[in-house]
Amino acid sequence: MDGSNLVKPVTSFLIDDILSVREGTGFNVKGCTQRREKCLQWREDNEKTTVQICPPETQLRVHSVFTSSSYESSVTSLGKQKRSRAAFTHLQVLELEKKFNHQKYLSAPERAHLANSLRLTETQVKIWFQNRRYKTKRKQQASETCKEVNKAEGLSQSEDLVRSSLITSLCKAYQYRPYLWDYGGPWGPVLW
DNA sequence: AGAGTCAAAGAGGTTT
DNA sequence: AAACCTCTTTGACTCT
Repeated sequence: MDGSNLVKPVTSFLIDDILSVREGTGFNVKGCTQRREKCLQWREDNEKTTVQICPPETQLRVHSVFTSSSYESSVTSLGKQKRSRAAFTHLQVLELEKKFNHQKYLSAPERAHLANSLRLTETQVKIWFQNRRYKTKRKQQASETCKEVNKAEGLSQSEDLVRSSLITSLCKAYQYRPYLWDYGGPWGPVLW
């Protein structure tokens, strides 16, 4: 019984629809392909957020494009349901991260309040926190694994060759998940 | 084109 | 039984 079924703004997730709204609101993400530009945008948003989560002047841009209901799927030409994925705005992610920095878990009222202030559904907030917690956990596990690798490298050959190679291969398996190694970010110190 | 990212769904468990 | 959790998988999307 989360509140997601109470407020469900109907928003199209069709790419065409999304792009057409973006163009209309002057927020052309498609043109923002460079990470540098994204960072600038992020900083800009961050500054705007200091007083109010969603000032009226940003609501149009933020919410008309990305306000996502639990999710709406479009139907392909084959009549098959096509899953769509909401892309949260910088502002939304920023606020979610801020909240996560203070609390790893939200109570129902807190979740409802956050969802309402960010114009997201409670389900989206819940899922975001779930994913975020797991991401943090993986990061921590990876960092511990690295410590183990360093230790293992110091082991003598006769001691534990199997263990050492196991850990090494585990570490290699994570090489394509760069964020696992990004441990110096703002979320590092708040790990459990 | 292939790899990476991330929101969301699903499986299966725990708690109330 | 419902709500929530962790963990895994899926699928749309972006980047190189």
